Amino acid sequence: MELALSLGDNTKKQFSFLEMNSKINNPSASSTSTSDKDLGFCMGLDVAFGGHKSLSSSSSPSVEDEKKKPVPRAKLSDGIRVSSPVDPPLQLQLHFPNWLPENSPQGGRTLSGAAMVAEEEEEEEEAVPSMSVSPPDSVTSSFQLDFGIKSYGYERRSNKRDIDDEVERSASRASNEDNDEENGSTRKKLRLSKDQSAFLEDSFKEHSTLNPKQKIALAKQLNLRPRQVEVWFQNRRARTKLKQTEVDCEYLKRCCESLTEENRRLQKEVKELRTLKTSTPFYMQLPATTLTMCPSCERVATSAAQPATSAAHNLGLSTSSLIPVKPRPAKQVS
DNA sequence: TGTTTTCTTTCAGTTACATCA
DNA sequence: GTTGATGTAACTGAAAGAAAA
Repeated sequence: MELALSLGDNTKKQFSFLEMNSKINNPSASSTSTSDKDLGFCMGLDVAFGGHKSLSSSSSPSVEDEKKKPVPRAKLSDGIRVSSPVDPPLQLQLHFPNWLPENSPQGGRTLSGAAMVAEEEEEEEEAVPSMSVSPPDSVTSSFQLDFGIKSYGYERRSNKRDIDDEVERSASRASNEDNDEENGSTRKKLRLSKDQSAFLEDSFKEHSTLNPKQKIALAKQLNLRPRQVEVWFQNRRARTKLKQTEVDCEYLKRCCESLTEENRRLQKEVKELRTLKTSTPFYMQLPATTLTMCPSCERVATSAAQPATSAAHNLGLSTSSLIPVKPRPAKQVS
Protein backbone atom coordinates (compact mmCIF):
# COMPACT_ATOMS: atom_id res chain seq x y z
CA MET A 1 0.00 0.00 0.00
CA GLU A 2 1.29 3.36 -0.86
CA LEU A 3 0.53 6.53 0.92
CA ALA A 4 -0.68 9.76 -0.47
CA LEU A 5 0.41 13.19 0.42
CA SER A 6 -1.23 16.37 -0.61
CA LEU A 7 0.72 19.52 -0.23
CA GLY A 8 -1.57 22.07 -1.59
CA ASP A 9 -2.41 22.90 -5.11
CA ASN A 10 0.04 21.33 -7.46
CA THR A 11 -1.64 22.86 -10.40
CA LYS A 12 0.00 26.15 -9.74
CA LYS A 13 2.85 26.61 -12.08
CA GLN A 14 4.80 29.59 -10.95
CA PHE A 15 6.40 30.74 -7.80
CA SER A 16 5.21 33.99 -6.51
CA PHE A 17 8.72 35.01 -5.80
CA LEU A 18 8.00 38.63 -5.59
CA GLU A 19 5.31 38.12 -3.03
CA MET A 20 7.51 35.85 -1.04
CA ASN A 21 10.33 38.21 -1.35
CA SER A 22 8.23 40.93 0.08
CA LYS A 23 7.59 38.61 2.97
CA ILE A 24 11.26 38.15 3.41
CA ASN A 25 11.75 41.83 3.41
CA ASN A 26 9.04 42.07 5.97
CA PRO A 27 10.02 39.47 8.53
CA SER A 28 7.00 40.09 10.66
CA ALA A 29 4.81 38.83 7.89
CA SER A 30 5.64 35.20 7.86
CA SER A 31 7.99 33.08 9.78
CA THR A 32 5.31 31.53 11.94
CA SER A 33 3.46 30.14 8.99
CA THR A 34 6.14 27.83 7.91
CA SER A 35 5.80 25.03 10.33
CA ASP A 36 4.62 21.69 9.18
CA LYS A 37 1.28 22.11 10.78
CA ASP A 38 0.48 24.73 8.26
CA LEU A 39 1.35 22.67 5.29
CA GLY A 40 -2.08 21.23 4.96
CA PHE A 41 -1.15 17.61 4.96
CA CYS A 42 -3.76 15.31 3.68
CA MET A 43 -3.60 11.61 4.05
CA GLY A 44 -5.02 8.98 1.83
CA LEU A 45 -4.49 5.38 1.05
CA ASP A 46 -3.91 3.48 -2.15
CA VAL A 47 -2.67 6.49 -3.98
CA ALA A 48 0.89 6.59 -5.11
CA PHE A 49 3.11 8.88 -3.19
CA GLY A 50 5.27 10.90 -5.45
CA GLY A 51 7.25 8.61 -7.64
CA HIS A 52 9.97 9.33 -9.98
CA LYS A 53 9.35 12.53 -11.75
CA SER A 54 5.70 12.36 -10.98
CA LEU A 55 5.71 15.85 -9.67
CA SER A 56 8.31 17.25 -11.90
CA SER A 57 8.07 18.38 -15.41
CA SER A 58 11.74 18.92 -15.65
CA SER A 59 13.07 17.52 -18.79
CA SER A 60 14.83 20.68 -19.51
CA PRO A 61 17.97 21.00 -21.54
CA SER A 62 21.03 20.36 -19.55
CA VAL A 63 24.33 22.06 -19.64
CA GLU A 64 26.03 19.14 -21.20
CA ASP A 65 23.30 18.58 -23.70
CA GLU A 66 23.63 22.04 -24.93
CA LYS A 67 27.36 21.88 -24.85
CA LYS A 68 27.35 18.89 -27.03
CA LYS A 69 24.47 19.79 -29.17
CA PRO A 70 23.54 23.32 -29.94
CA VAL A 71 20.65 21.98 -31.98
CA PRO A 72 17.26 22.38 -30.36
CA ARG A 73 15.76 19.88 -28.01
CA ALA A 74 12.36 18.60 -28.75
CA LYS A 75 10.73 19.31 -25.45
CA LEU A 76 10.83 22.24 -23.19
CA SER A 77 9.92 22.58 -19.62
CA ASP A 78 8.14 25.39 -17.92
CA GLY A 79 9.25 28.12 -20.11
CA ILE A 80 12.87 27.14 -20.41
CA ARG A 81 13.95 28.45 -23.70
CA VAL A 82 16.16 26.51 -26.01
CA SER A 83 17.60 27.61 -29.22
CA SER A 84 15.43 27.30 -32.24
CA PRO A 85 16.63 25.72 -35.46
CA VAL A 86 17.63 29.11 -36.70
CA ASP A 87 19.46 30.05 -33.60
CA PRO A 88 23.20 30.09 -33.95
CA PRO A 89 25.19 27.93 -31.63
CA LEU A 90 25.28 29.62 -28.32
CA GLN A 91 28.54 31.05 -27.17
CA LEU A 92 27.70 33.45 -24.45
CA GLN A 93 29.52 35.09 -21.65
CA LEU A 94 28.74 33.52 -18.35
CA HIS A 95 27.22 35.84 -15.83
CA PHE A 96 28.13 34.36 -12.51
CA PRO A 97 25.29 34.37 -10.07
CA ASN A 98 25.70 36.41 -6.99
CA TRP A 99 26.50 33.39 -4.88
CA LEU A 100 29.93 33.35 -6.41
CA PRO A 101 32.62 35.56 -5.05
CA GLU A 102 33.14 38.62 -7.06
CA ASN A 103 36.81 38.00 -7.27
CA SER A 104 36.37 34.46 -8.45
CA PRO A 105 39.22 33.39 -10.63
CA GLN A 106 36.61 31.79 -12.80
CA GLY A 107 35.23 35.13 -13.73
CA GLY A 108 34.84 35.58 -17.42
CA ARG A 109 34.81 31.89 -18.12
CA THR A 110 32.92 31.14 -21.24
CA LEU A 111 30.40 28.39 -21.52
CA SER A 112 27.81 27.47 -24.00
CA GLY A 113 24.61 25.60 -23.84
CA ALA A 114 21.70 25.38 -21.52
CA ALA A 115 23.51 26.92 -18.64
CA MET A 116 23.91 29.93 -20.79
CA VAL A 117 20.29 29.79 -21.73
CA ALA A 118 19.32 29.56 -18.14
CA GLU A 119 21.54 32.43 -17.25
CA GLU A 120 20.17 34.41 -20.12
CA GLU A 121 16.70 33.67 -18.93
CA GLU A 122 17.72 34.91 -15.57
CA GLU A 123 18.96 38.11 -17.04
CA GLU A 124 15.85 38.52 -19.11
CA GLU A 125 13.60 38.17 -16.17
CA GLU A 126 12.81 41.19 -14.18
CA ALA A 127 15.51 41.88 -11.73
CA VAL A 128 14.51 40.00 -8.64
CA PRO A 129 16.34 41.45 -5.71
CA SER A 130 18.59 38.87 -4.27
CA MET A 131 18.07 37.97 -0.72
CA SER A 132 20.54 38.99 1.84
CA VAL A 133 19.03 37.74 4.99
CA SER A 134 21.94 36.45 6.93
CA PRO A 135 23.20 38.68 9.61
CA PRO A 136 26.78 39.70 9.07
CA ASP A 137 27.99 37.49 11.84
CA SER A 138 25.76 34.62 10.93
CA VAL A 139 27.19 31.19 10.47
CA THR A 140 24.74 30.59 7.72
CA SER A 141 25.26 30.04 4.11
CA SER A 142 26.82 32.69 2.11
CA PHE A 143 29.42 32.00 -0.41
CA GLN A 144 31.70 34.37 1.32
CA LEU A 145 31.86 31.88 4.15
CA ASP A 146 34.16 28.97 4.05
CA PHE A 147 33.26 26.12 1.81
CA GLY A 148 34.91 22.86 2.61
CA ILE A 149 33.92 20.85 -0.37
CA LYS A 150 35.29 17.43 0.08
CA SER A 151 37.02 16.03 -2.90
CA TYR A 152 35.20 12.86 -3.64
CA GLY A 153 36.97 11.99 -6.83
CA TYR A 154 34.03 11.54 -9.09
CA GLU A 155 34.38 9.07 -11.86
CA ARG A 156 32.06 10.75 -14.23
CA ARG A 157 32.51 14.34 -15.09
CA SER A 158 29.60 14.77 -17.38
CA ASN A 159 26.46 15.21 -15.41
CA LYS A 160 25.01 18.30 -13.92
CA ARG A 161 25.79 17.35 -10.38
CA ASP A 162 29.45 17.22 -11.27
CA ILE A 163 29.27 20.55 -12.95
CA ASP A 164 27.73 22.07 -9.88
CA ASP A 165 30.43 20.52 -7.81
CA GLU A 166 33.07 21.83 -10.09
CA VAL A 167 31.67 25.31 -9.78
CA GLU A 168 31.49 24.88 -6.05
CA ARG A 169 35.08 23.73 -5.89
CA SER A 170 36.12 26.69 -7.92
CA ALA A 171 34.26 28.93 -5.56
CA SER A 172 35.75 27.07 -2.66
CA ARG A 173 39.21 27.67 -3.95
CA ALA A 174 38.38 31.31 -4.28
CA SER A 175 36.92 31.35 -0.84
CA ASN A 176 39.93 29.62 0.61
CA GLU A 177 42.04 32.51 -0.39
CA ASP A 178 40.38 34.29 2.45
CA ASN A 179 40.18 31.32 4.70
CA ASP A 180 43.39 29.52 5.33
CA GLU A 181 41.98 27.01 7.73
CA GLU A 182 40.16 25.18 4.99
CA ASN A 183 42.17 22.21 3.84
CA GLY A 184 39.57 20.59 1.65
CA SER A 185 39.59 17.33 3.57
CA THR A 186 36.44 17.98 5.58
CA ARG A 187 33.08 19.13 4.53
CA LYS A 188 31.68 22.10 6.33
CA LYS A 189 28.04 22.13 7.09
CA LEU A 190 26.32 25.39 6.55
CA ARG A 191 23.11 26.12 8.30
CA LEU A 192 20.51 28.16 6.58
CA SER A 193 19.19 31.19 8.29
CA LYS A 194 15.64 31.28 9.55
CA ASP A 195 14.61 33.59 6.79
CA GLN A 196 16.17 31.44 4.18
CA SER A 197 14.47 28.39 5.58
CA ALA A 198 11.16 30.20 5.75
CA PHE A 199 11.53 31.32 2.19
CA LEU A 200 12.28 27.80 1.07
CA GLU A 201 9.33 26.52 3.05
CA ASP A 202 7.06 28.95 1.31
CA SER A 203 8.43 27.80 -1.99
CA PHE A 204 7.95 24.22 -1.01
CA LYS A 205 4.32 24.89 -0.23
CA GLU A 206 3.84 25.96 -3.79
CA HIS A 207 5.96 23.29 -5.41
CA SER A 208 7.50 20.30 -3.77
CA THR A 209 9.80 19.99 -6.75
CA LEU A 210 11.66 22.54 -8.74
CA ASN A 211 12.48 22.80 -12.36
CA PRO A 212 15.95 24.10 -13.19
CA LYS A 213 14.72 27.57 -13.82
CA GLN A 214 12.96 27.79 -10.51
CA LYS A 215 15.94 26.33 -8.76
CA ILE A 216 18.30 28.89 -10.19
CA ALA A 217 15.93 31.74 -9.48
CA LEU A 218 15.45 30.59 -5.95
CA ALA A 219 19.15 30.18 -5.41
CA LYS A 220 19.75 33.61 -6.74
CA GLN A 221 17.21 35.13 -4.44
CA LEU A 222 18.54 33.36 -1.41
CA ASN A 223 22.20 33.83 -2.17
CA LEU A 224 22.61 30.09 -2.24
CA ARG A 225 24.04 27.73 -4.75
CA PRO A 226 21.50 25.93 -6.93
CA ARG A 227 22.85 22.68 -5.57
CA GLN A 228 21.98 23.82 -2.05
CA VAL A 229 18.45 24.60 -3.09
CA GLU A 230 18.19 21.26 -4.81
CA VAL A 231 19.47 19.41 -1.77
CA TRP A 232 17.19 21.33 0.52
CA PHE A 233 14.16 20.32 -1.53
CA GLN A 234 15.29 16.72 -1.61
CA ASN A 235 15.69 16.64 2.13
CA ARG A 236 12.44 18.49 2.63
CA ARG A 237 10.58 15.96 0.54
CA ALA A 238 12.15 13.19 2.54
CA ARG A 239 11.16 14.82 5.81
CA THR A 240 7.62 15.32 4.59
CA LYS A 241 7.35 11.74 3.54
CA LEU A 242 8.75 10.52 6.81
CA LYS A 243 6.34 12.64 8.78
CA GLN A 244 3.43 11.47 6.68
CA THR A 245 4.51 7.88 7.14
CA GLU A 246 4.48 8.37 10.88
CA VAL A 247 0.97 9.81 10.70
CA ASP A 248 -0.19 6.95 8.56
CA CYS A 249 1.35 4.43 10.91
CA GLU A 250 -0.47 5.97 13.83
CA TYR A 251 -3.73 5.88 11.92
CA LEU A 252 -3.27 2.25 10.92
CA LYS A 253 -2.29 1.38 14.44
CA ARG A 254 -5.51 2.85 15.76
CA CYS A 255 -7.48 1.04 13.08
CA CYS A 256 -5.84 -2.20 14.03
CA GLU A 257 -6.58 -1.69 17.71
CA SER A 258 -10.18 -0.87 16.96
CA LEU A 259 -10.64 -3.92 14.79
CA THR A 260 -8.96 -6.11 17.34
CA GLU A 261 -11.33 -4.87 20.00
CA GLU A 262 -14.31 -5.38 17.73
CA ASN A 263 -13.17 -8.87 16.92
CA ARG A 264 -12.74 -9.66 20.58
CA ARG A 265 -16.22 -8.41 21.33
CA LEU A 266 -17.78 -10.42 18.53
CA GLN A 267 -15.96 -13.56 19.53
CA LYS A 268 -17.27 -13.15 23.02
CA GLU A 269 -20.79 -12.64 21.73
CA VAL A 270 -20.63 -15.71 19.55
CA LYS A 271 -19.43 -17.73 22.47
CA GLU A 272 -22.28 -16.51 24.63
CA LEU A 273 -24.87 -17.16 21.98
CA ARG A 274 -23.58 -20.67 21.49
CA THR A 275 -23.77 -21.26 25.18
CA LEU A 276 -27.34 -20.05 25.26
CA LYS A 277 -28.25 -22.07 22.21
CA THR A 278 -27.03 -25.32 23.69
CA SER A 279 -28.87 -24.63 26.92
CA THR A 280 -32.27 -23.96 25.33
CA PRO A 281 -34.78 -26.84 24.73
CA PHE A 282 -34.87 -28.46 21.35
CA TYR A 283 -38.33 -27.22 20.46
CA MET A 284 -37.18 -23.66 20.79
CA GLN A 285 -34.57 -24.23 18.10
CA LEU A 286 -37.07 -24.95 15.33
CA PRO A 287 -36.65 -23.09 12.09
CA ALA A 288 -38.23 -19.66 12.00
CA THR A 289 -41.56 -19.24 10.29
CA THR A 290 -42.27 -15.74 11.51
CA LEU A 291 -40.46 -12.62 12.47
CA THR A 292 -40.73 -11.28 15.95
CA MET A 293 -39.71 -7.99 17.37
CA CYS A 294 -37.97 -7.50 20.62
CA PRO A 295 -40.12 -5.24 22.80
CA SER A 296 -37.16 -3.77 24.56
CA CYS A 297 -34.98 -2.76 21.68
CA GLU A 298 -37.49 -2.94 18.84
CA ARG A 299 -35.37 -5.15 16.67
CA VAL A 300 -36.63 -7.91 14.48
CA ALA A 301 -35.32 -11.44 14.73
CA THR A 302 -36.32 -14.76 13.32
CA SER A 303 -38.41 -16.82 15.64
CA ALA A 304 -35.77 -19.52 15.82
CA ALA A 305 -33.22 -17.09 17.08
CA GLN A 306 -35.69 -15.05 19.03
CA PRO A 307 -35.64 -17.05 22.26
CA ALA A 308 -31.93 -16.91 22.35
CA THR A 309 -31.75 -13.25 21.49
CA SER A 310 -34.42 -12.39 23.96
CA ALA A 311 -32.48 -14.23 26.51
CA ALA A 312 -29.42 -12.38 25.43
CA HIS A 313 -31.26 -9.12 25.94
CA ASN A 314 -32.39 -10.24 29.32
CA LEU A 315 -28.80 -10.90 30.13
CA GLY A 316 -27.81 -7.50 28.94
CA LEU A 317 -25.82 -8.80 26.01
CA SER A 318 -25.49 -7.13 22.68
CA THR A 319 -27.02 -8.82 19.69
CA SER A 320 -25.40 -7.52 16.61
CA SER A 321 -27.01 -10.20 14.52
CA LEU A 322 -30.37 -8.57 14.96
CA ILE A 323 -31.80 -6.43 12.22
CA PRO A 324 -32.70 -2.89 13.21
CA VAL A 325 -36.07 -1.65 11.96
CA LYS A 326 -38.10 1.46 12.54
CA PRO A 327 -39.96 1.53 15.85
CA ARG A 328 -43.22 -0.32 15.94
CA PRO A 329 -45.46 -1.71 18.61
CA ALA A 330 -44.27 -5.09 19.71
CA LYS A 331 -46.29 -7.64 17.86
CA GLN A 332 -45.88 -10.55 15.59
CA VAL A 333 -45.30 -9.95 11.91
CA SER A 334 -46.09 -12.51 9.36
C1' DT B 1 10.19 1.93 -36.12
C1' DG B 2 12.54 -0.43 -32.52
C1' DT B 3 16.70 -0.78 -29.77
C1' DT B 4 20.57 0.95 -27.35
C1' DT B 5 23.05 4.57 -25.24
C1' DT B 6 23.45 8.72 -22.74
C1' DC B 7 21.97 11.93 -19.62
C1' DT B 8 18.97 14.02 -16.02
C1' DT B 9 16.23 13.84 -12.09
C1' DT B 10 14.54 11.87 -8.02
C1' DC B 11 14.67 8.94 -4.14
C1' DA B 12 16.41 6.09 -0.29
C1' DG B 13 20.00 5.50 2.53
C1' DT B 14 23.92 7.27 4.67
C1' DT B 15 27.48 10.41 6.48
C1' DA B 16 29.10 14.38 8.74
C1' DC B 17 28.54 18.42 11.12
C1' DA B 18 26.18 21.86 14.28
C1' DT B 19 23.54 22.53 18.20
C1' DC B 20 21.62 21.62 22.58
C1' DA B 21 20.76 19.48 27.03
C1' DG C 1 34.72 20.76 28.99
C1' DT C 2 32.74 16.35 27.54
C1' DT C 3 29.24 13.45 25.76
C1' DG C 4 25.16 11.66 23.67
C1' DA C 5 20.93 12.88 21.16
C1' DT C 6 18.91 15.25 17.59
C1' DG C 7 18.29 17.87 13.36
C1' DT C 8 19.73 18.60 8.94
C1' DA C 9 23.00 19.78 5.06
C1' DA C 10 25.40 17.15 1.94
C1' DC C 11 26.74 12.95 -0.46
C1' DT C 12 26.20 8.40 -2.95
C1' DG C 13 24.28 4.92 -5.81
C1' DA C 14 20.33 3.08 -8.05
C1' DA C 15 16.18 3.48 -10.68
C1' DA C 16 13.25 5.54 -14.00
C1' DG C 17 12.31 8.25 -17.81
C1' DA C 18 13.39 11.16 -21.83
C1' DA C 19 16.00 12.19 -25.73
C1' DA C 20 19.52 11.18 -28.92
C1' DA C 21 22.19 7.94 -31.63
